[in-house]
Amino acid sequence: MPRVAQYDRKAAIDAAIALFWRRGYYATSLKDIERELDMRPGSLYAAFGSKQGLFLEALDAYTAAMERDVEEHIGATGGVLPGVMAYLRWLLLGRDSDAGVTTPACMVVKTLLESTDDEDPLRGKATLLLRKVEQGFTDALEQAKAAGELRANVDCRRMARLLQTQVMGVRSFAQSGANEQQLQQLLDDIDSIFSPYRAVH
Amino acid sequence: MPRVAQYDRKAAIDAAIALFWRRGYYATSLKDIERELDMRPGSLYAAFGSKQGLFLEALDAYTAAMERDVEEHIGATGGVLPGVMAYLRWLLLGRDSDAGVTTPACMVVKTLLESTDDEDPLRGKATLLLRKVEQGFTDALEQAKAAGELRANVDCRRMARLLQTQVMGVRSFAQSGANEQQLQQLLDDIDSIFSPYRAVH
DNA sequence: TCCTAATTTGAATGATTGCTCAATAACGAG
DNA sequence: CTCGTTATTGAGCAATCATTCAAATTAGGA
Repeated sequence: MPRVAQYDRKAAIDAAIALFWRRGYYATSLKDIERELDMRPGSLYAAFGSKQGLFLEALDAYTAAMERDVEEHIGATGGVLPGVMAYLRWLLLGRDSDAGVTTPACMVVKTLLESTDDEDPLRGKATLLLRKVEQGFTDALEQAKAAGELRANVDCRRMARLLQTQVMGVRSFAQSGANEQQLQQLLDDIDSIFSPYRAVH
Repeated sequence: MPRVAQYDRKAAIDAAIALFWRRGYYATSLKDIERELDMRPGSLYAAFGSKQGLFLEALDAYTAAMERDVEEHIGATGGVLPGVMAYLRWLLLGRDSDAGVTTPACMVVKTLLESTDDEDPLRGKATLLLRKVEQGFTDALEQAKAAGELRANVDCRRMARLLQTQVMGVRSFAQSGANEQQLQQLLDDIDSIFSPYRAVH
């Protein structure tokens, strides 16, 4: 084997996530990418094929990381609804000086909304990922129902869509510069939404 | 007075709304604008100053039209909550062949999410407009409370933010290709969210 | 019917876009 | 140390970007 690649693919993808998450797809130029990933066009195109290829791979990695974060909070709280709410609080509250997260809004939703039409590959990918997340929520809620956390008559897939709508809603709302107290209240209100779904003890 | 302008400013703005609403700001080129508004660069720049100027004016007009639509539905149903829900159903259901609306997602939210940073004028404008809408909801809910539609202990500003979050959420969710039945169910579920806020008769 | 002021046109601007590729550099195998 | 293979570089590509402006056009007032 001759010369081995000197760049770290995972680190490059992470930098791409941070960049695209913040600036979106169309407003990000190759110059931005070269600077942020510290790679020259030749290496970039050898590694990722195109700007769009890099973006799609970054979006996949972003979603995987998000799913990991959610599952972590579900594991820590021992319940799907408490877990998702804890995730949202962790994501949206008291993270002003934290590194890593660049934007309250979800990168997948940002991509969905900035895609230009139904033929746009970005829209296809974003739609697919949202469906995957919906499926994950559905499965988790089914488990929760079996464990007696939820009422027996709950339609889990339907509830998953309501849950996803809440996540999409708050995260977008948070982008509009709401303060800590407003977000706190809003998250409390969203919490209450799911009272009718919770099993009574 | 010499030569009078031959283009219709209102029609031009409407075309700009349709174009920007569908494709967003950064993915829309001046060539697209020239074609869709049937105007040449000279006229465009004389009339609107810049691409950004045109966009900001279009976004203002979009919001005004949206507020008109919501108020219309509130007037027709004789209640704030029924009105907003009727607006969402009208916007998201059975409009496949309708002209005018280009996208389920809100153009203001799309703008907020595609803005690149806090210094971006697009973000400032989108934030401002969302606050205006929140204020409109707050005022309408205050009236509803005074009219006995809502419980006396309801915090109207706080409820307005929850309502706005729901609107942002469903409209974004609808963009991900949900079918009629799924949207119907989701809108029903969102309707139920506000049961605890409604006055009991 | 001319004059005058405003509008419209479209070619041209320099900058930037995403991307290519020939040249150079760096590594492991022999 | 040399060879062969691959990674990296960065100048340069055509195309497109938003924008400008001088010239042509169009109208109303005199």
